[in-house]
Amino acid sequence: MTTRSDLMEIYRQLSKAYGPQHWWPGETPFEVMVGAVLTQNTNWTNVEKAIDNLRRRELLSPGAIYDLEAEELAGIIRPAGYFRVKARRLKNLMDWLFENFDGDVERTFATSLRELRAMLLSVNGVGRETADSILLYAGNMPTFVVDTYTYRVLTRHRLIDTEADYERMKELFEESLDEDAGLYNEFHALLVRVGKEHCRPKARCEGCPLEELPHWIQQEW
DNA sequence: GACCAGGCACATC
DNA sequence: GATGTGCATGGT
Repeated sequence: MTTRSDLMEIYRQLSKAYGPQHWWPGETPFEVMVGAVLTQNTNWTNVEKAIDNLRRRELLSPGAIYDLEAEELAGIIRPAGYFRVKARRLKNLMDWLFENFDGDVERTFATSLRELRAMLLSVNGVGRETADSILLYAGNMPTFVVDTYTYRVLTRHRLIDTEADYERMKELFEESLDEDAGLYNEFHALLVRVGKEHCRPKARCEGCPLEELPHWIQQEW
């Protein structure tokens, strides 16, 4: 059975090993929004190239992307991969932003967390992780972000069954931890960090900050 | 050259 | 409701 202390122990170990992650530092909420879409199933370094392309052209604003043709936008964000679908998704998000909030990102976060999450999920191209990333990292709203790394760490340490879906994993964190956006922010970033460096498919756990914690069956990888 | 990367929607059964 | 597939670049 998973308890608050299991998760807090993971947090302590990761925090001790890696320190503050400063996720999405110095970026505006709008940049976080764009990044959340561009990073879907994509390495962050590729996303940075795409965002730099937008910035250099002074197109990193809601109005600029709203006005761009999807085809032209696609060419600019090409390094992020899936550039045609992502161009469409960014355009959908801008349409939503202007229809509901007059293109003002800050105004969106005056809406309640539950309502805004539902609204974001109604945008074609915005799924649960993208919505939660925007809410947490752009809006500083207390919603836990789950991703493939979260799943790997949780299952590898037998903190959840392998059939668990997104909402179940999200619940686990939110039920166990204080409702604290700062904690959720740091915890998720740390899970990504350990996922990238250690908790990879087929990888062993030697040298992992969580090596001393109980594990799933090692020989499966 | 294979494999992976901070998903999501859609078709099909 | 579950399962399979397309989308695409760039680093290792």
